[in-house]
This record gives sequence, C-alpha cells and structure tokens, in this order.
Amino acid sequence: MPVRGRGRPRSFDPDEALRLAGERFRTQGLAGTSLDDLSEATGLARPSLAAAFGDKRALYIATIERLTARVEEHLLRLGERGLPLGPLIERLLVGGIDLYFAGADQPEGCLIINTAATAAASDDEVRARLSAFIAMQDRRITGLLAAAGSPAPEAHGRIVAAMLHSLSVRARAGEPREVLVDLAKDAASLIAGTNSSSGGGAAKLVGGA
Amino acid sequence: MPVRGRGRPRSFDPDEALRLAGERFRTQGLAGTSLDDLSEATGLARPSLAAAFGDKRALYIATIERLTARVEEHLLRLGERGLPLGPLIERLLVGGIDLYFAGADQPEGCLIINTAATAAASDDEVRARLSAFIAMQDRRITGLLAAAGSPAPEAHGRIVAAMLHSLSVRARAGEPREVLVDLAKDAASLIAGTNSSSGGGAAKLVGGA
DNA sequence: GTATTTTTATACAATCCCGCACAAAAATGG
DNA sequence: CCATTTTTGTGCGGGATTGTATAAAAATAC
Repeated sequence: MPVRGRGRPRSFDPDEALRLAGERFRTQGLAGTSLDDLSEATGLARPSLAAAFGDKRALYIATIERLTARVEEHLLRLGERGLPLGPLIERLLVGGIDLYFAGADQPEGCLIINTAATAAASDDEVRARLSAFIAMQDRRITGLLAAAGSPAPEAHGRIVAAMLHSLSVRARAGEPREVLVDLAKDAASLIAGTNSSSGGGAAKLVGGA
Repeated sequence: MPVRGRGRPRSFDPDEALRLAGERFRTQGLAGTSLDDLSEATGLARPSLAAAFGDKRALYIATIERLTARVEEHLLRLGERGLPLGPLIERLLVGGIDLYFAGADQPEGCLIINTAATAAASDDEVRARLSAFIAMQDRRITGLLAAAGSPAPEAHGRIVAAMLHSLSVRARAGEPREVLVDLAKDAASLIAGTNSSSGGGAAKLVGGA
C-alpha cells in the first residue's frame, strides 16, 4: 500500500465506499447483491471496486470488519458515561434499535446479524467474522455490566447481547419502533433487577401477520 | 387441485420434497440457492418442481409456511406436559437448540430466523411470513407462560422468543452446544425468577475468533 | 385393450453475472 | 516541460441460471 504514491490519487474515500457498499449488502445480503448493484451504490466502476477491495466476497468481509470496529467504539464510548445498571442496559438496547432503524427509509436491522448469518453456513470466513462480532459484543457488554456493578456480568452480558440480536431480527420483520422499545425496557428492568415488570408498557399488540 | 386425479399419480411426497428443499434453503438462503441445487436436494427435475410449487420464491415461501406450522405444533405439544415455569422455559430454549443442531452435520440454526431475515428486506411477501412466524412464537410462548403462572406472560414471552432468536444466530456462528445450553439455563432462571443466577455455569469462554 | 390425462426428463433460448483486458485521464518526480 | 505511475471508464468473452417448450412414460377410466 503506497503511503504516498507517485501516480494519480484515488478520487474517492475508501471508508465511505465501504459504508455505501455495506448499506447495499445490508438490504440484499451477500448472495443477493451483484457487482453492478455495488457499483451503483458506491458510484464506482466495477474495475475500481475490484482494484480497491478485491472480489465481492472480500468487499463484503471488509464491510463486516468496518462495522465491527464501529460497534466496538460505540460500546466503549457508552462506558465513559458511568450510568447505573438499569439505565445502562436500557441505553444499550435502545441504542441498538437506533442503529437498526438508521440509514435506509425502512428498518433494516443489523448487517451482520441479519445477512452474515445467512452466508455463514456456507462460508467459513464469514462464519469466523460473525463469531468474532458476537464474541466482541459479549465481551464489551460484559465489561460494561461489570463496571456498573452487575451481580452476574458474564451471564447477563450474553443475555443483553441476545436481546440485541432479536431486536435486529424483529426490526427486519417490520415491528414498529415503539414496540421494540417496549421490549427493550421490559428486558432491561428484568436483567437489572428493577422489578417494574411489564411496567414499561409491555407489548399489547403481539400479532402482526 | 385434483383430489384424486385421473392421470398418472406423482411419484414423490410433496411434504418430503418441501422438507428437503427447506434443508437446502436453510444452508444457502433464498438468493444463494439455485434451481439446480433444489433439484439435486429433492431428487426432482426442474420442471417437476416448477409444476408442483411454482418458481423458486414460491417454493421458499412454502418451506417457511411448512416450518411455521411444525413449530406451532411443537409449541402446542409442549403445553400438554404441564411443566412448572422454570423447567418450561428451560425446555423451551433447549428444545430450540435441539432444532438448530438437527438435520445437517454442522449447526445451521433456524431457516426462518437466519435466512428469511436476509430476504425480508427486499421481498414484502417474505417479510410478512417472517413477521407472522415471530408473532406466532410470541403468541404461543406467551400462552405457555400464562398457563404456567408467569407474572408477566406477554413481556416475558417476548423475551423468551428473543432468546430463541439469538440462540439460532449463535448456533450459526459456531458456538458449541454446551455454551448455548448454559446461556439457555441462565436466561431461564432469570426469567422464571429462580435466582441461581449464573448457577447453570455461566459462559466461561466468551471469545471465539 | 385403448385412449386420455398427468407427470417426468431432456433440450433450448434468453438473460444475467462475473472477471479481465484495453485505452484514456490525472498527478507526481525529475 | 516531459515521462512514469496509478487510477478511471468502457467493452468483451466465458459461464451460470432461469424459465419454458417438447417428447417420452405411467397409470387410470371407459
């Protein structure tokens, strides 16, 4: 990688291209996205993408790693606020919901949880990145809970991460934001031991279909 | 649909073909599975599949509906055993793990949670089936918890369903069965109020990667 | 026993997708 | 001011996938 090359400098920001490619991957998945789709999404020609990132699979993995790093930063920043246990967990879950509803015009959930899970079954590299992402979530959330005085940070950290996984799937299924926030609040009070069980306004409407 | 046709009867069991097609879809997802793959998986020629089920998307949706019906039966049968709350939730979660590890030689998770979520973002029909599946889970699990005397069946029912979603994703990521069972036990005791928190043997190994 | 109806299997045409090769453009180093 | 190097955009060929059309096979009704 030329630190300061001699030829023509590239006219695009690689990280921004990665972000745009990730948006498209998030909607269509790895197998469902063509190079033409990615070219359209990023505004770059096919050969430019190939030269910068390799083939489609490598580009997909790069978007996963970019998102993993960003989520980890997000979790670390959350720890600097010194919140007590209950509000911390609620903030953790509602912050996830914010991410799942961000970006496109309709809720799409998480790129990794919702699309890498599909590719993981037939692609060991993708499976390893999915595993690494979840391990990072478990580790960072466990750390946050421990710092906030949780009586069982490891077990409860994995349960909080599990709630995030479901919130992503539910967002993708079209559940409205308020319903997800209610679920997040119920889960937060259960895990934090703050027993206003179903106080946050438990799901009144269950059915969708 | 000829109840008893006059011509040649079909030489295959449609439900079994649906099951085999679902196995392949579970591994590769909708976009990642070709008609040749499905022909190989079911042992039927392409035109036979087309005549019986329509195009690839219709076949995929049919496998989703088949699985939805089977899971609902499974949940209803579980209610006939009259288990107390704690063991009921644990049985619910471990039963899910059993399904996620069944079938292929390596854990694959749930067809709907792990692959329909990908397709849902760009296919309204699939999204509707995903939503219907989750709504069914929430409804049936809520019913089970209510019958077992849960103090907050709706809120806790959705949380139990959420744990199933994460267990499916985690199975797909390659987490070993014992680790998932530990997570299931921790979640069950938290939700049931049986406070042997982290007593089931909380996750000692968190990292993977 | 024959005709009819439905399923099965092979083959074909159209489309899409991928990767690579080629020529033009832009900016630095001498 | 010129040459070199890297990026950019267009175009082409190979391969795969989808959907359908056509002929053979099988079983029931008459």
